[in-house]
Amino acid sequence: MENKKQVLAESVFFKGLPEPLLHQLAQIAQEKKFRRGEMIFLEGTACSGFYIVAQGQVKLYKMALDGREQILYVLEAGEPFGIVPVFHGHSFPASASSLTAVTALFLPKKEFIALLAAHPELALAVMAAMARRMRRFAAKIESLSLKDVPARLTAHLLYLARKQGGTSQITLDIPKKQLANLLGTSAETLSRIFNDMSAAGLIRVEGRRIALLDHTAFQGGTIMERGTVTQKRSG
Amino acid sequence: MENKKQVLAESVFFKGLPEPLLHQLAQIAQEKKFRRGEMIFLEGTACSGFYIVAQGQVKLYKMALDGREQILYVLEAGEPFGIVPVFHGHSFPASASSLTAVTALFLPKKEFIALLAAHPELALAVMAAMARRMRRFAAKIESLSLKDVPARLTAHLLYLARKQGGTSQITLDIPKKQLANLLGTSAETLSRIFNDMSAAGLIRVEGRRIALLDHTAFQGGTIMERGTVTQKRSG
DNA sequence: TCCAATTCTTGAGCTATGTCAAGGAATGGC
DNA sequence: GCCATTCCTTGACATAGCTCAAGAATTGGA
Repeated sequence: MENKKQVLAESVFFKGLPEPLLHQLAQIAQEKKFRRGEMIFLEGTACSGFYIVAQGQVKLYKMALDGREQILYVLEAGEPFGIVPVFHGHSFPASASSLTAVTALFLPKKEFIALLAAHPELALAVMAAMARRMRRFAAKIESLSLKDVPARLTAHLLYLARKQGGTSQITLDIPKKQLANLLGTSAETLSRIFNDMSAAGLIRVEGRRIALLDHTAFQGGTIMERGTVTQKRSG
Repeated sequence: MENKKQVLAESVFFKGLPEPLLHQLAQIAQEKKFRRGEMIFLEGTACSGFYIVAQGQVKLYKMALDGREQILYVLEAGEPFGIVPVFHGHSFPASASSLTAVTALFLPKKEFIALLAAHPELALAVMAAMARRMRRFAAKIESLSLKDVPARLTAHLLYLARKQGGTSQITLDIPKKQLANLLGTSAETLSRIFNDMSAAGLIRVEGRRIALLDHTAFQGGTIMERGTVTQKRSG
């Protein structure tokens, strides 16, 4: 109970809300556990509530009939998922599964909406979180349509660098195959582009550890647009 | 005034809200007019409120440095835009401009948030609209990443058919160049794919009027996945 | 410590789609 | 009804990135 409240208090959704409200939220929240690689929900399935990640990583993704997959978002502790059908429609717009062992809090739709209606500050927090998610989605659309793969990767590396405290020594937080699915490319192409960027002296890759070398090129955004890194294929 | 209220009453955001609330909303709404092709706001610009389309069409889009453009959404009468920065951050995540002459209502952020806090039903309506938008964005990401251009076009034609009352005689509501930008392709490629689909007996194209011929192929979703229509280029 | 499984890399070849360039059609304002 | 725009099409060509296939490297379990 206390530890549910703790999780809620630190989540993006509920950060900064008054203690009594957090208490009420903790009362309706149910803890759920998932093993690594487990399906949490499937696109198109009916929804009776949403989740907040307490521990571990969850991927939100769309899958094609032939098995290709596009990750929309990788969620970490404190982030909500499955909110769309709470407010519109009945089914999940995407699938979710765990990338690691996961603990999540489940908040049933009905009880949550009752709380929402009674607490405007809660509603505003939810809207802010949804707006943030929309920014991310808009950026992803832009990225898929207007940037080539090197530019998408560069943007992602910069994002990680910021998230990991502005260091130039970053660590990929997901396997490269998953990163490829997140960037909308294949593992093979991603691997080749790591090579190209290494050969160009921009980065050094050692497993999941990546050093950003040419700081000016990164900071200046030189590689942010199309075609800059591109050169003959490594080999 | 009355006519502002009318627009609000019929909008996606505010449909079904009680009369007195609509009246209050109409009081804070300011009418703005734009000529065809005018910029309404630019990505990255600070925002002091959001808009609702009263008449005409607005495109929400991202633009690359080299001028290529990806349309996120085409908005018509009743649809809100520019809401993201009302709830998160300060700047618009995308640009907006008019595809036709446009009349819009502008709702200042501060006054709107005051109303929101006082009216939970308004907040729920806003969240529903945002959730709907997120579904669309998720579908667009899926489409760009997992579908080829013929499949994207097919999905769009089906969407138009539904929107235009389930008929198989549909009319494109935007120029083909804009449609290309909406589907994440070039005008040239779009043109060629119209040819291929015509040659395959799936559609007949006459300017902006399109007849869906092979109903089973469309309904069954045969062309929804990759590669089905693809064949040698027309020529 | 070794095996099994997963994850990653590399090679080779193909194709969907982009770009450039130019001509033709349609549209709207006056 | 005509001109000026805008819009659309077609051809020729280039290429980014995908797929298939196989081998290498890493990881974790027992």
